[in-house]
Amino acid sequence: MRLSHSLLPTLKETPAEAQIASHRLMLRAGLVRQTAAGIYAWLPAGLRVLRRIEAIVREEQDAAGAQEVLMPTIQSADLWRQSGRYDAYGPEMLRLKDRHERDLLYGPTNEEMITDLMRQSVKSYRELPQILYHIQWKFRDEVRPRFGVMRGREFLMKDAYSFDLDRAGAVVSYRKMMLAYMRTFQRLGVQAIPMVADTGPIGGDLSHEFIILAPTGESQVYYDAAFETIDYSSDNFSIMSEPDLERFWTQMTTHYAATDDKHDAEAWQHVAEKREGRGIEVGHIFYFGTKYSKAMGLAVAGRDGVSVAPEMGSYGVGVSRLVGALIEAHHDEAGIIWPDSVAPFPAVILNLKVGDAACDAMCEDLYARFNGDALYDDRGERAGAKFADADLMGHPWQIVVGPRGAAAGKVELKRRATGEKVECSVDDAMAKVRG
RNA sequence: CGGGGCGUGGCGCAGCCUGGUAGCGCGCCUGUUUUGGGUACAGGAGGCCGCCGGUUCGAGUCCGGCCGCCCCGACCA
Repeated sequence: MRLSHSLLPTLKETPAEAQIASHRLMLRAGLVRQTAAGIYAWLPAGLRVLRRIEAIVREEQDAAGAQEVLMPTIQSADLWRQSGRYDAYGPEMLRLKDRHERDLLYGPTNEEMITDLMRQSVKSYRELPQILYHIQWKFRDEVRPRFGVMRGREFLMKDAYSFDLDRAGAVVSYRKMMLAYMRTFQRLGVQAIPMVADTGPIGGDLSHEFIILAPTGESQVYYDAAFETIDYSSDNFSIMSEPDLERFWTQMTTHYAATDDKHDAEAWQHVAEKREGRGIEVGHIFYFGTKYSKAMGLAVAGRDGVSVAPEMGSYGVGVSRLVGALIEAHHDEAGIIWPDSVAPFPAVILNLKVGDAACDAMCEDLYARFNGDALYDDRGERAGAKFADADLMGHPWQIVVGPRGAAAGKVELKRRATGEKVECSVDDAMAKVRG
């Protein structure tokens, strides 16, 4: 992407409404613009990050055996009347009417709809278990949206739903999803801790929320440092192996981890290496049994021919919230520091002297080698402005091309996270960035 | 939903108390200058002063209503 002709409006000053780091930086780095309270438009660079997070979430869901579907944002009120949640949900649900005065709603979640889809087609225990997910925009009419995309009214969520014949099967599904989540967060470059949670309006008796550590988090959390040393990759735990899932589950549940309201000072005493800090909730999973299957008449024939209501669970990840949360976890005074796995571009090419034949040629060569997958700062700005914007936007690598180096066939390669700079050839720079 | 605050060029703000032809910094455009961490100078473009109504010879400024947005608290992916 050539910066000179891109909608990537960086801001020198912070807009007055932005209070927390991620919100300020998302506006300043030109990732999003607000269009109404709690509703944001995603600009090119922001969308690239969102898509990359989505891709990792999707890969891990697929690896866990979940099937991707896409359900609509607008739902019929009738479905929600069947579960009893149309009246129970309250003003957070955005309700609308079509031209025929039919009651519709903009979905805040999809338990009803997925249950309806399953009951239409799944008739036998032989078809279970199944896990379905989609990545779709949700709307919850929050009383007080804030913190930019971290607490927006419209947000992108990955929500998955599991259907099992019995509780034992549901527990396996639950553990699979938990492992998929830990892998997802690990790949995203953040330390997430699963913590026992209240089940809330979704109901059920087993629930965990996934909290990542960031100084500006909303709640105080406590956990055992042992979590930090666990490698969740497939080499360590096969998601299809029940013994592995068991071993994984034991680790997740025996190490101490609790949010403020569930903190146990006595148990905390015995934790050898303590970690505490502020946390942001980026995911939440629930096992809620037959609550929806029974209410909505989802049943399959069991081995003995008697129909049984499947045991269900639901599993959410706040995809758009993660963009903000990742910035909260990875930034400094100068701007964002993207983890390699989600950066909008792996590198930004800084042409310090646009118009200088050697600089232009070297930059064009570099840009071509990236095949478009790099940001090329070809603006006629001064060097200082480009450095400042590059740090602000936070691409993992900065390839600096100036008249001095260009004449000698050298570029300067800077690693955003460490500030480390080396002078090297174009080939070496490419090799390092491609890592 | 309770409490507080703010709406003035793209961004950050002043002007309002005490009514009289809308201003500053940044950004943007043109030229000169500068050239490895937001250069300097000159010229220029850009504003329904959130909206509606009232008071007045005259309203950004005073009064009333409405709308939008932000912050603190209780609640949530």
